[in-house]
Amino acid sequence: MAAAITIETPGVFDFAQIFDYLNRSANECLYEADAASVTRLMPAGGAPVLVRLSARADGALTAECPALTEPPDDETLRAVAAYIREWFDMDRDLSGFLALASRDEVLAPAVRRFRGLRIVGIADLFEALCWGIMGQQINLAFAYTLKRRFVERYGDSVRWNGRVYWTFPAPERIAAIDPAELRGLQFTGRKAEYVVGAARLMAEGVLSKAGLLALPDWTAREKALTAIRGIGPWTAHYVLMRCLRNPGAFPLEDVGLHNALKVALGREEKPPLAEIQALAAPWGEWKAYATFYLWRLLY
DNA sequence: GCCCAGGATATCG
DNA sequence: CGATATCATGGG
Repeated sequence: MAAAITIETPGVFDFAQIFDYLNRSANECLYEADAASVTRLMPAGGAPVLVRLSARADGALTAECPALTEPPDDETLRAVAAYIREWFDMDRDLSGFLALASRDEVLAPAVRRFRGLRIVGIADLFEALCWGIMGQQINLAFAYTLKRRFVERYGDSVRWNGRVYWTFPAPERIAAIDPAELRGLQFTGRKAEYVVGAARLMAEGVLSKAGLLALPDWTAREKALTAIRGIGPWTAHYVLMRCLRNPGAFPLEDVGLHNALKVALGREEKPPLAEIQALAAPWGEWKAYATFYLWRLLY
């Protein structure tokens, strides 16, 4: 059954902070988390594998595959380990961010409080695009509801130990539907078009994570994303931050960021965009990390 | 009932 | 180019 694998953690890494983030919504449908473990389906070459991840006393992580009747082969284990390292951005050296943030007036309290947090990623480009689109101009609670309806309607699932675990729908599946179908899930007409449009681009092979990563720089990737209907600057930077892993991505228009800055600055009103740009200028190529830490002041 | 929400696009002046 | 209208629905 469960040959556990151990995943060594990097220097500045606190799994408790990651768990806090993973537990921020009780309506999350793509994994099941509690204060000390998280369980989800992970891609591993062939069929997705159910993995349960928990922290060990020495700080390392343990991953096991509880649903398998035979021990997973080496290839599967390697895929699982790679997925986890990518999910939690474990191969990034955060010393630059810590040095910068600890002497920044706005960021210092947040990095003291959430030290060891890393940007929790969305490895699947289609999922990242859809989650961004779904989250446009609505409150986060409703965005989670939309995602759940979408996943439970079009995704694949595995039942284990009395629970159902879901994978995010493949673009090929969504490319084939009539956008009007999503109206029934309470998508707006536009969001339905955006999601199906992105699915079709990916199904046609015009858009892919590898293709975006092959572009020469972050500016080129941002341009390629904002050229897609429904992907504006906010969604593009959100995807750059959580999927393509640009630590300098910065969703300037993000309402959550605005409210977090209001808290961090002790203001009555959200700071104007020009002030936010000035505050963020010293954050340089760590703006995504600064944003992710600031978000934790709210959720 | 009201205001806000992890925005984007189309249209105007 | 910058400002404005429109979308469209739930959560608090």
